[in-house]
Amino acid sequence: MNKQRRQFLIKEIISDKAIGSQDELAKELKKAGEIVNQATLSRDMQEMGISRINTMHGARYQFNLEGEEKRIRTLISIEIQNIHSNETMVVVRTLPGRAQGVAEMIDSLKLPGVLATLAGDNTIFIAPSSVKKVQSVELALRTFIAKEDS
Amino acid sequence: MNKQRRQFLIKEIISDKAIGSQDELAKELKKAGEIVNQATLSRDMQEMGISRINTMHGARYQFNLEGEEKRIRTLISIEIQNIHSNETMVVVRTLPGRAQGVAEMIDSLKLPGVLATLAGDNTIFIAPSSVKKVQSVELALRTFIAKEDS
DNA sequence: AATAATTATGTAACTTAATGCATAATTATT
DNA sequence: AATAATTATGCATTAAGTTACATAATTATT
Repeated sequence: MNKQRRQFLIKEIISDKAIGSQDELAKELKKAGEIVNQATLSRDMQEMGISRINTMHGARYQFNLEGEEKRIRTLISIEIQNIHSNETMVVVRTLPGRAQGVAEMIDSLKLPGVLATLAGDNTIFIAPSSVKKVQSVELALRTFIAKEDS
Repeated sequence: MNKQRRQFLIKEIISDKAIGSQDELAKELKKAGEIVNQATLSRDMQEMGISRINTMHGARYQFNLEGEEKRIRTLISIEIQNIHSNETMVVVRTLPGRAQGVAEMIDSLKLPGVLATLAGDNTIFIAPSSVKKVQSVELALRTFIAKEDS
């Protein structure tokens, strides 16, 4: 059992080629040395937030909204170093070189009360829609980060 | 129990202020609403790769080498989309805007056979020290990513 | 609508994780 | 070296996670 590796391979495989079914995916995984049955893949898909969609060239898999959100949460919870605020804005510190990416993801979350973000190399300023909302913006961000993976 | 949140808070707290002991850390966590005892924190420190170091202003905690490696592994395994290679180099695809950061981390790993990396926005070229080493470089990277967290 | 293909899920067996408590072991201080 | 402070760990317990197998449910095809 190596779930980590298996799920990394799943992500890779579906991003590389159009896979039409979970059985087919199982075969691809087997090529890469991971033997697993279809039931497990069904659960992986669920857990990773991957959906089957129909294209004109047949079915394939891709991350759905829930999967994207989960990936964002996991990612920024590592990239974010700490969160502070003063009377007028929220300040987020990130790992070096990640502020830009994290800020974009925060934007994409459309958290209530967020007016805009501005990112340098490892620092993000979050301007609230009103200075009265500073606290609730910080809380919203923290809540998002700590949300249980469903 | 919310280990995710607790460990995020630990990271944040130790990056914010000098904490002198695990009991003190437990108190800080309590302020943030997480009640936990010292034994659990000892295990968290172990798991997160955090060490106590003595400075002239007293003891404090920081990530050690193992902790850094673990963070890097977790981070790039999310940021990396897929890995391929041809006869002459390894190509890594990342999430948008992460190639630069991932490439730097790959450099820092000093994997055997890696001559240099060059990153755009979501693509990294890894030049091997010899074209004969392309395969082993790809494998080394995959192995690092999939390594079990000890 | 029947059939085939695909996916989801209940069950069961088993493994691993999480964490408090008490206490041992280690490290720092006097 | 004694004492105090700090950290690590054995034990016990409870909760979650993992996955195969069989089969039900759903979705696509003819």
